[in-house]
Amino acid sequence: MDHQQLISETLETWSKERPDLKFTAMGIGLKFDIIATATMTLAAEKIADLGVNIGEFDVLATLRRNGKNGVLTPTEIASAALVSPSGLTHRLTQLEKMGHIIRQNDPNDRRSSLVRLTPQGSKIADIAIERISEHATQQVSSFSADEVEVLNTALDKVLLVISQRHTAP
Amino acid sequence: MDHQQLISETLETWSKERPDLKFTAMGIGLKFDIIATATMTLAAEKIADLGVNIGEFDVLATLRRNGKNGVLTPTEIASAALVSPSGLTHRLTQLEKMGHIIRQNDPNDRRSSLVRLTPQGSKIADIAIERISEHATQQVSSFSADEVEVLNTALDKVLLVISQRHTAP
DNA sequence: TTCAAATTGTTTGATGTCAAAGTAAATCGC
DNA sequence: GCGATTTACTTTGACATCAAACAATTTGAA
Repeated sequence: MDHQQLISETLETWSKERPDLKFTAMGIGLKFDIIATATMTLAAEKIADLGVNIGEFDVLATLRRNGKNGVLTPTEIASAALVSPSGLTHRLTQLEKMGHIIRQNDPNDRRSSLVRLTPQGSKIADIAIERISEHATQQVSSFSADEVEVLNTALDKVLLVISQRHTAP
Repeated sequence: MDHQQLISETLETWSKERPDLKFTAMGIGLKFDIIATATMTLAAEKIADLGVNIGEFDVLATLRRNGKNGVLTPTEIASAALVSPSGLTHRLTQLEKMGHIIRQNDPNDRRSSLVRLTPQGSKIADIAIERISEHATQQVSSFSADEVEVLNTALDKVLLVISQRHTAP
């Protein structure tokens, strides 16, 4: 069954069973979830042959674009990549094994370390970002420039609500 | 740092490092991901005290609304809940332990089984759907009816693209 | 009829993630 | 200065998920 059909059927049956509730907004949430999952899955497929998953790409990408020479501390990477400290440790371990990054001692703070992108890792990041940005562009190629802007504005508005809820629960 | 700021900074730094690429569409994908993650996390929090996670709720909800008396086969549930067979087995095992569902033999097909919602499970499903639908409605309460429709239309258009890609890779 | 193919659900093994505890080092307050 | 607190990263344990292998059963074609 089609995703769109699955969602509309879900909303219809719920409305029949619970006519006292409103499901329009929940449908929007479902759509967000399905779109996000599909987008990430497709992006992962685009770079699977490079040997890195989306999370690992995110780390490489963060280093590639933020670096003063592709060097950041794990804490800086974690906050930019929205991953937990333990999750980041695992990603860095994998990337180091592959030779895409190296971990060096931070001369100024011995608790910390410096994560440095290797030339190989930088190359992987560049290839991956080309494919992912292009794929994303294709995905909205049926949208006019105006429609893209309308969508972007709506998404920003939702993001704003989420940020507010997050700071003021 | 704010999510919105994180995204805009990501896009800006990428544009500076790779001016040959277009990042607007990728930004939309990032927003989808962050919104979907936050939405599901918040929904999970709303029902955490019921002792079920979002995946388990999804199974209960599927039974609650689709049932001829809240009875479906695992295959039917899996396709409605977008979960793998092995993932569903685990969810059913958990729900059975909690007493929210029971598994019975299918008299017509001995390979299969019938998953039946217990009165307790039905009650949990009803409480959960009330909270989740209400929370979703609150999340877009700053939107006018027109804006909701515009957003819904845009999401449907993206879903359509995804479905096409899925069937014709 | 009979046996190969397809279907159904479970088991197994692996992965990626997080929360919480742990270790080490820097900083703050008195 | 010196102990308590905070910060930075890693380790450990748990969890949800998936893909692939598996066992049981049904279906279908010769």
